[in-house]
Amino acid sequence: MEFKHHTAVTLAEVAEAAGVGESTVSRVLRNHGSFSKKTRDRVMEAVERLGYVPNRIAGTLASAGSRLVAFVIPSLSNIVFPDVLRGASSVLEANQHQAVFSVTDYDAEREEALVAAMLAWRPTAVMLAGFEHTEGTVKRLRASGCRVVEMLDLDGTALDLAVGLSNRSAGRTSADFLLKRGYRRIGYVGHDLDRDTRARKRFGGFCEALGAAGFALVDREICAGGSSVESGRLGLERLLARSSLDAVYFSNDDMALGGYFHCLARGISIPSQLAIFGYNGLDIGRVTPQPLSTIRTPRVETGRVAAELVVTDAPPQVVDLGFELIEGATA
Amino acid sequence: MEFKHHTAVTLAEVAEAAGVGESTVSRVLRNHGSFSKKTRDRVMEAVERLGYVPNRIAGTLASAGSRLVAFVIPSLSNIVFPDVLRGASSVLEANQHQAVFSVTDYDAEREEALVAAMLAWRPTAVMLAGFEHTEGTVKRLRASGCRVVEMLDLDGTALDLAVGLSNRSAGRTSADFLLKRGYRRIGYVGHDLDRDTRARKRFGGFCEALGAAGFALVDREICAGGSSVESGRLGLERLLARSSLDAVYFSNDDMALGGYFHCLARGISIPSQLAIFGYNGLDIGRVTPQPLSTIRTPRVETGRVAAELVVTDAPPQVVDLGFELIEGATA
DNA sequence: ATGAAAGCGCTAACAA
DNA sequence: TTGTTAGCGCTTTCAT
Repeated sequence: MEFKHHTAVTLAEVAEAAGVGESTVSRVLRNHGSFSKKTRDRVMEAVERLGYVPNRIAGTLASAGSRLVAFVIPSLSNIVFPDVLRGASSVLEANQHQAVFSVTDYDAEREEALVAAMLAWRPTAVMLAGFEHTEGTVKRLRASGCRVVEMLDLDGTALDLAVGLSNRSAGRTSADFLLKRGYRRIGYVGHDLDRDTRARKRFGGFCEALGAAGFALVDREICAGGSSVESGRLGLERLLARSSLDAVYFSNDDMALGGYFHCLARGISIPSQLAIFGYNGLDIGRVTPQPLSTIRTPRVETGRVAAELVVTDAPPQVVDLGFELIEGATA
Repeated sequence: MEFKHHTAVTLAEVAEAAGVGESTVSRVLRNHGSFSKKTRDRVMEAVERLGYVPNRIAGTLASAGSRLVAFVIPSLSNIVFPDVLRGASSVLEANQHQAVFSVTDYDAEREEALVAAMLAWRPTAVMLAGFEHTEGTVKRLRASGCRVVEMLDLDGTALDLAVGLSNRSAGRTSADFLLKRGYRRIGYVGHDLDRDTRARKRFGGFCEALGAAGFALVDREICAGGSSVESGRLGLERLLARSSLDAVYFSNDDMALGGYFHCLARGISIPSQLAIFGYNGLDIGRVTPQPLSTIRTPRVETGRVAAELVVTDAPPQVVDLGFELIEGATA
């Protein structure tokens, strides 16, 4: 396949072809200002004939905002962030905005570098996960004057806009549920808490609620290598090898599913021998032989609301989307 | 939180502050052309002091490529496309490119509209799924002169670059495997084949291989509402209600997992009573009590290779990344 | 209703 | 090694 290296058609060429001025073409294309129907038709005909595609790079430079929204997210491996992007994407596309993204891999330094790179595109807004950023990130964001949305967390101070839920509260709710159900020897299986600050907050809330009720976590297993179904399965195996427990709280549904599979494979009956509790409320947890007990988080809606706030240029605010306890059958 | 509406610092201001010309600042910043160490230090000092962030909108307009790579993908619900984005994202970030994306929801008309919107940003490349596009999409892409990468399919004619695997061949391999294992009464549970052309090609290859061996598909169930674990579970239930089968081929692992859960819940023993076969080789299938029999696809690598071809401006070519049969224990 | 012209912030010759 | 200047393709006054 051969590509001719012809420079793209410009607005000036369209104007020439239509026999009108450049500004007239611009007005017609943006349907802004006044022009006669006849002029409109001639312009549109020329646009069609030449296959003109407006250059938004030039348009943005000449006028106001870029209508580019930058997502700087921790990961794409877990379905959580794709879900957020999905919610945002539909709103952005409907409002002629474009989503740009990059992945930090839960590294705050990397987040700073990526935010800096994003700001060079003069985005309308930068969407981040959570409240924990480096000083440099905050400084650059502030200086940029662009909107900032911190998503999926509410435990902290927002820079501008925040949309999500309280992870601490979700952790507490989880603990209260397990205690109410009568579980007492409770353990935890999670992934790297240093990097995933939201998982850390859930764990904090969970332990806090146990403590408030006069109990304490019996044991915990932190899996290296991030969150995954496999980590969850191996983590639970290691935990059970050394502690006798009647319930385990997992850092999320992926990990919990791994634990669930471990029990199925070993013939550990759920929940009578061991209860399992997750976080996120993934669809798959509704379809397992026993529905997973977990907390459903508003991931798609977080993306949607975040995007709406941005396209409507809403004033600074914090939107609590809450979460929902799913009793399920594993606890 | 209050944002001062100060216009961002420009290169001209930096030049002024550093007491040098604009082009000198430009050279220093891009480390291109020559300048003295002393000049460099003065410029960098001014950049730091003023908090200057280069404007890539202006830079792109003034010079060559945008270093923007546009992904127009069918979906974000299935982990397949996030995996591709993940593979691409690491390469792009390492090469100072940015990823822009939008979601077609498996709609070719929508793809055309989104491609058109993307082209307005004069991207370095447009990354698409598969070979089936509207005429308008092809025309616009050709006219744009930008690179095009069609991903995750090889059964068809590439516009420019193509990276992925043959779905038809994957379907054939799946059928051959089931036949070799001795299964004869084989059914299919899939999602909307009209929109997901790659799933359709797999199904085509599967039936073709059955036919070549003198057999035929006994029954099939097409689930409305797209691919999901739940669809797979319900689809298998409906299929088994009307046909006696010894093996079922699913359109992908999500669907197959649903089928697997159905069997677990109903006490249908796998694979003796019913064999299950999927597609994708998701990690979760390695951790279920019985590992899922499936085909592993190079999703992350597809993204990685696609991005590498683009950043190196490779000549038009087709890269077959192949696939791997995972025997598993469900067939 | 329409056109001319001045930028938007940068890069890339071209001079000096 | 450094500065000057002419665009890049568009939007936006401001005239007409």
